[in-house]
Amino acid sequence: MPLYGAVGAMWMPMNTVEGRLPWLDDLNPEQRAAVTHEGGPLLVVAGAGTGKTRTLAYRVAYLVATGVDPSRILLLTFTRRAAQEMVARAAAVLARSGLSVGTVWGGTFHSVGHRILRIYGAVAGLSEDFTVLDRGDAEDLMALLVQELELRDADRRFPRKSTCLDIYSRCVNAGDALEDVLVRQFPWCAEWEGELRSLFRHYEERKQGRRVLDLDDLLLYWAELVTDSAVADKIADRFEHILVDEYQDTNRVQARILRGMRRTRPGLTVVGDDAQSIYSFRAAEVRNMLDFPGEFAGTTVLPLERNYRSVQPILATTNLLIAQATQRYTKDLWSARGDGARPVLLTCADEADQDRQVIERVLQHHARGVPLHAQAVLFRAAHLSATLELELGRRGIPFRKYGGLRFLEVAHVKDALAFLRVAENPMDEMAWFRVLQLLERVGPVTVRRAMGHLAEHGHDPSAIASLKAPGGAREGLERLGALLGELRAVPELAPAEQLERVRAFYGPMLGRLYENPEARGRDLESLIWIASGYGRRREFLVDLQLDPPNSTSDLAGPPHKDEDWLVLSTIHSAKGCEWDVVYVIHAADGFLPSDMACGTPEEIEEELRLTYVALTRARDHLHVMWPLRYHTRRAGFRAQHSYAQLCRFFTPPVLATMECVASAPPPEEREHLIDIDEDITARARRRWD
DNA sequence: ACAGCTGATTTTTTT
DNA sequence: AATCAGCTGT
Repeated sequence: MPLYGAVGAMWMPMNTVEGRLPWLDDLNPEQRAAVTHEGGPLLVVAGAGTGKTRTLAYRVAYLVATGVDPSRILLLTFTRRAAQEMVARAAAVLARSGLSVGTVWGGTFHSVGHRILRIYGAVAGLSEDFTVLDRGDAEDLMALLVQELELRDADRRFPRKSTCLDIYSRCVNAGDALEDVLVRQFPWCAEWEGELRSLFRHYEERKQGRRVLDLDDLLLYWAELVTDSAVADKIADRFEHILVDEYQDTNRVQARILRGMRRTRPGLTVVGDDAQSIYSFRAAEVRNMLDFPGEFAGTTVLPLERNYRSVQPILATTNLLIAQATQRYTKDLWSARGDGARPVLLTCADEADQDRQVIERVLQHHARGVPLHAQAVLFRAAHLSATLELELGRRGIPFRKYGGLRFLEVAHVKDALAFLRVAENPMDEMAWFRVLQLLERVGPVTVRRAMGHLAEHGHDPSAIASLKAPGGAREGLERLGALLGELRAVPELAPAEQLERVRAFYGPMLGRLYENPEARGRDLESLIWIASGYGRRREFLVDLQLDPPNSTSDLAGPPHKDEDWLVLSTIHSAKGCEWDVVYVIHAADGFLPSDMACGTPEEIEEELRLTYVALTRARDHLHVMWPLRYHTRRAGFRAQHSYAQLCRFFTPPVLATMECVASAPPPEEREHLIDIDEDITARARRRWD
């Protein structure tokens, strides 16, 4: 049993501790130096595939083994799953020393912020019973206010609600003034500056009035709480050691949180790779990484450059590719794995050909023993896999898609959850708006009256049944009142069971409300399946808001043992993952880099890093593909096609490291390429056809 | 006055 | 696929 038990390192000499932790031998010297680092803040600059996760996990294990109380360790990651995986690995390692990992605090900045605000928020004047607005709610609140404030104009089009929220979020996360954000990031909305300013002021007011926090607030309030409040020291002191993953993708607010959290103690480890910073649209600041040593006195910087993931030829290509970046921290990576296949650049005749080529190659690798889930198809934007998905479906090849519209953002799922949210918090205005407008003959005006009516009845949800409303709406309101009263009366009823009752009410309405009612009905089934993992309604709702499942198929039900599936993913969602075989599709200028992100040199450089992230996911085989021709169908005209150009980052030196092949004999028209090549922007916009 | 329908429009990426 | 503006029916 425990060799160390609760023993700490305080009285045990370092070398003895290390000597008794045989698992430290799993690490290379650089990783080991990072894992066993003692003293001040530590910045680990970890290139792609250099064992970043392993290093963090072992560091958690090391801290615990040397006496740090696990509940005083905070592990901040980009997704909840990343935190779970690291803690699990740490646990496995510690088990070898007869120790257990205990309860480490772990999760995303947002979920940890939420927990901290639940504990300390009241102390700092934050209402104890605040609820959280997820992205969809926040958007709906924006839309509501736009209407109330009558900000629209007859001739000009007002920015859509999601854009309003993007602008707002950018302002608060980057700490930039509205006018600067508009000019730099949203020039097409600049004419609405006055209206937006008013909108945001009211948005802020309304949130405070209703005691709700949006996702950004979870970070902002945490930052405030820990920089300037009576409990700042107390919160900071709670953690002896803080570890942060993917530091290159943190923003200024998150950096401020860390500074506050370390006001009383030095224990801090951050890991990141500036070459993989791909979230500047969310106000991530690569500067956070470059500035880290200046922000935290006594920082040690340790680089990890030995790559365990990819064969050398892949690294030869990716090293050259990223060498085009102008500002960089990291040096070239070298492979611990040795030689292998050169990356392939495959020019396809058109999109359909690209789909066929992907599938053909996937099946070839599969026949040679590479399971489908060890292969991934990556692309810049979620819609770029649409035709491939159809083709896979036709051929009966199972796949899972990551990124793009998330499960929770689909209208009918939001609807179903809104019922539970009203039951949970009858003052949740956004949820009421959603639920009530599902009823026949009920629109925005009736909803507004309903809100007043509810307030008069002490926000008792079943009081909705007595709202004076047009005849067509009567029955719906009564049945809704009954359902909500029921859900409210038995809050301890299992969330899955509550959702069953919601489905009985709401399911039959799908046909009237949406296309594809059957498919949507199946989604409700999935939702109920997720809910079955929860005992309490509130926990279920909060979890879903803060750590939403990122693949629709992730929750398709209990997985079968022998199931295998091909992975389709946006490049963003592929961050941190790796596969034996990777296919990067649509590597054509305008798609990768996206022509929506080619405004400034900084944006283009981020697209370069994005391309780098895509390529460095591959272990053994890398296929970069692009269709020479794109079909464009303009209404009223017969089908046309236009020519694409290879992604600009594949310069001649980069191409020299790859095996360049054309899948089909090049079309005769190719010579006219330069004449025909039309405005890429116009072409990309037509993708919605 | 209001809800609901139709047709045009839509900048990627997402914690 | 979802949003938005404008029109139409009640």
